[in-house]
Amino acid sequence: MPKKKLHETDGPTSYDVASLAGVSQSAVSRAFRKGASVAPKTREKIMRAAKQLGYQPNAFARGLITKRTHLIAVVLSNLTNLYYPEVLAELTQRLSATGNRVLLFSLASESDVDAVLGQIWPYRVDGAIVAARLSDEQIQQFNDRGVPIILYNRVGDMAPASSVCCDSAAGERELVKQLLNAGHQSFGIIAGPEDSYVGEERLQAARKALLNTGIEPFFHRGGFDYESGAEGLRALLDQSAGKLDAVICTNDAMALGAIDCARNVFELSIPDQISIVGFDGVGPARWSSYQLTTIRQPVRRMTQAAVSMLIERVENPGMIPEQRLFGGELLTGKSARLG
Amino acid sequence: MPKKKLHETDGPTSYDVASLAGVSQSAVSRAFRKGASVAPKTREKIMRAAKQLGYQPNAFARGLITKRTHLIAVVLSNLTNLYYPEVLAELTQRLSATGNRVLLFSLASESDVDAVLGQIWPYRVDGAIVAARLSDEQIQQFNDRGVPIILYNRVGDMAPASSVCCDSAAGERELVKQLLNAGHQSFGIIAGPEDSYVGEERLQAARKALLNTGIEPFFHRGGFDYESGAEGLRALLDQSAGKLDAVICTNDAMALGAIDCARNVFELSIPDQISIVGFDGVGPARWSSYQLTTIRQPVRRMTQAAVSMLIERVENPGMIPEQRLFGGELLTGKSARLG
DNA sequence: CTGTTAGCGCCTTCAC
DNA sequence: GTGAAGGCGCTAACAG
Repeated sequence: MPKKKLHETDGPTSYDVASLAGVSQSAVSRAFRKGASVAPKTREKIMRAAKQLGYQPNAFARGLITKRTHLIAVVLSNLTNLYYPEVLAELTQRLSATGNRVLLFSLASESDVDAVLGQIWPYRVDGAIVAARLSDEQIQQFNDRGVPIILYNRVGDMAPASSVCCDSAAGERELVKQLLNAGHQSFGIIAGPEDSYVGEERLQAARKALLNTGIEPFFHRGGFDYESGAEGLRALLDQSAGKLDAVICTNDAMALGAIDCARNVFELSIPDQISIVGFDGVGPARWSSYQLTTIRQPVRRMTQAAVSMLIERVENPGMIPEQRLFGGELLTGKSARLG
Repeated sequence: MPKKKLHETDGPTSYDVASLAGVSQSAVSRAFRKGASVAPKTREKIMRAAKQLGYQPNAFARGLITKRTHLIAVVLSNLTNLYYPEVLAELTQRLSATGNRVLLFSLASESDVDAVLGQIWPYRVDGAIVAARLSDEQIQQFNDRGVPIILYNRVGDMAPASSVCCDSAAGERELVKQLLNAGHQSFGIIAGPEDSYVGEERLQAARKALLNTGIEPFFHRGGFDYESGAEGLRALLDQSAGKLDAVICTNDAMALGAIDCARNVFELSIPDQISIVGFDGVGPARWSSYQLTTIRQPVRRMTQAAVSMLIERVENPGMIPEQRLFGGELLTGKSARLG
């Protein structure tokens, strides 16, 4: 019984290409690597044979030896968030452009992180970009396994990890400052879930900026989604007995919900009777019905940084983790009176 | 010089676990496979040793032998579309739940398909779910390589491929029927880009339904995005000299743009002066400012079907491609007068 | 520049 | 139920 090709369904191997091109298997291998030393003539023969057979090197066999899989794990918490699709699109684009592939994981709930990690390890990813809350132990697992990791809009509390963030505090301070300048007096804050890192950052920053001027804001906690923005507005209006001046939402989705609720339920005129601001700068924020005043995260620069920092660490394992903080851009829409 | 473990950085192998547990390597291998015959005692020893070392089977080595990578390629055309994130979230969820991993590809432009295919083949994916326009040759490549494929909201013109679609034609017919019943007379259609399969389906269906009753609709072609919905409305109003009754947009994003433009630019009251309908049933369509009348795609059922059809074909290579068509649900919002 | 020779880490017959 | 070999498809030293 012949050894070769029991099942013809198994796709061509480098041996098939080799014999068709009349060279050795290792010649084929070289022809498909970048820094190879192959005679142009030979290479051409090989490439032709390969094309004819539809041959493509098996990434699994290659990865087994080189220990470079060109796989990057991307972990996101909630894909349905208005903000993440843009991030994911950019990341995928940039990673592809640098010859890497995206292994995508999305968390149903933050508690699934360990399960996801267990799914990542077998694939020996070259690195990971994570926009989800990781414990120090979880970060440490990446370090222990020598997998470079970039935290996106998060930082490691103790464990060392590179990170890329938008400066939440600066953004909120700017918003508060401008709202105060415009003469607002009665503030409300609609915050995100407690387990969101940026959510808490923004909340603290906004609150502190207000407290500094002696203002104690009304407060409601939502879930970062449109509906909870509407609920939040209701709650704040209730707490403040209606004399609410300005509402700071810790993301855009909630701000949009709050705007709609203010207009459609309470028939408030925006920004005349009430100012509402958000954070992120998502697409719908620019829609003409909203024209939300918000802080736009520099997504392109951030994803760009995340990818290049990651690649750098993949190629240079010894590097010390680096933190990069990006300033947001104030989008002055028409949902708030600024000073 | 000792053979084992030149670099301690290389992570534990099954041999390491074996010697720690005092068994053979193949015992370890068995312990990590489902239908293995291992004594409970032995298995436990092994698992303990594995945990201690942080061992996880190498998916690359395993895949090399078993020819099952548990990798599913997911190819989307434009992630920034309002509709795809939901689909992707569902797909990722369901694929994860069935022990598969998502290798994500997103197309910058439809012409990149061949480049993406070239990136897929080396990874020997078990299957693919594609929501992008593929030529028959491209579909044939999947068949040739024995990679089961599910087309999402597309069909193969000639080449055989399984597919999952929402019934565009039925949806549009229903919308048109109800709009006609309500007495609308002057119709406009804002269509998507020509290279969109569903876009053209919806366009044809709507147009045909109108022509059947002797109505020739005004027509504008957009790009499926919010802005082009606004532009579209402008153009239609222009064409019709203002006596436009009803606007059919072939997706929700454009419908939302059209609504905003109608209200904020032309100060038209919706649905009193003009009815606007969409297609998809995305999140923002339900926001209180819009309450869009549209056809909601049964995303959960569709993704569910896509995944289970795919898995089935992976495990049963001989199967004949199957097409599944799902009916949408009419969401009667407040953006249109229906009859 | 080219072919030969070992493995990468694991699964998979086989004997036992 | 368990261990000993062989090999999946390829890369990485080596000789030539």
